Amino acid sequence: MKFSESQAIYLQIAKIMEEKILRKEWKAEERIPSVRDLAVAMEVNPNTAVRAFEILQQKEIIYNKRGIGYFVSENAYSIVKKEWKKNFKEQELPEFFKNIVLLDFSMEEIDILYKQFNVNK
Amino acid sequence: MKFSESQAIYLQIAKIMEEKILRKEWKAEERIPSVRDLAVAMEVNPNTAVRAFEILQQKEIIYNKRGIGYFVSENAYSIVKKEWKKNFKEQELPEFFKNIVLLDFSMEEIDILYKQFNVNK
DNA sequence: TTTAGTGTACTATTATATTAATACACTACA
DNA sequence: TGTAGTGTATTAATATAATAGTACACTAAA
Repeated sequence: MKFSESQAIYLQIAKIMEEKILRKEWKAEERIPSVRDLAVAMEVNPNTAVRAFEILQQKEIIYNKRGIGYFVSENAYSIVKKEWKKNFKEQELPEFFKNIVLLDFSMEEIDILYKQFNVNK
Repeated sequence: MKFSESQAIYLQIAKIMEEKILRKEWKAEERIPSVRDLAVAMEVNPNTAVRAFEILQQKEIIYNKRGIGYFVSENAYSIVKKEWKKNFKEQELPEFFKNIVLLDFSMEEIDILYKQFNVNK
């Protein structure tokens, strides 16, 4: 898998994992892939994958059963959604609006592009 | 100055410099602050600031006059704008639309928030 | 000519990121 | 009871990021 060079790989993996929870590909109380399996899937070293797991565990999005694996916590979805919403409103949205102005876009254009986006997905 | 921990400081500084050009705070053929001055202003080591200058010089956004300093190139504005637009359409916008769907926002809400943004700036 | 301010080029040190290779206790299951 | 699959811990090596300090050639101006 190709990763962005401007951010640490384990942070990008953590984000991918959180998105799986948001998309309900990983549901509450379900077991998620093992550290080793995810490392293979992401084509990274197991130690790098571990760092992503540790972040999610620390935020109580996943938890561990000894000798078995990691599981999605009961409140995982709401925890992730709350954090992403906060980040979206406080970080991404102001940055997005700033760029619209700086780069001479209009909300009408954005609206048209959004409709195209919804058609093509 | 406070920097994000998820990206290298010199990359964040390069972005800040490009934004000054987009905002026409730094105009074509004008001299920009010296490496040492910018390092002081950003509260970083001069060597870190140098890396940001090198990026912009390599993209021909700024150029150097020996013993004098760095200057904004004639085409700086169009170079930066072109790159930012490309990044906006290909990277930020798809990410933004994805988040709208995942986080249950609507374009109507975004539009309202955008109007508020324009009032408060 | 002297001086202060340029960019540039070093060396060194510290911290983090990433990969690599083991090792070990625990659990489920044949 | 083995055995394979869990997470976890450890040591090592390499690369990058960031800071620190020093030195040097160039330019403008006193």
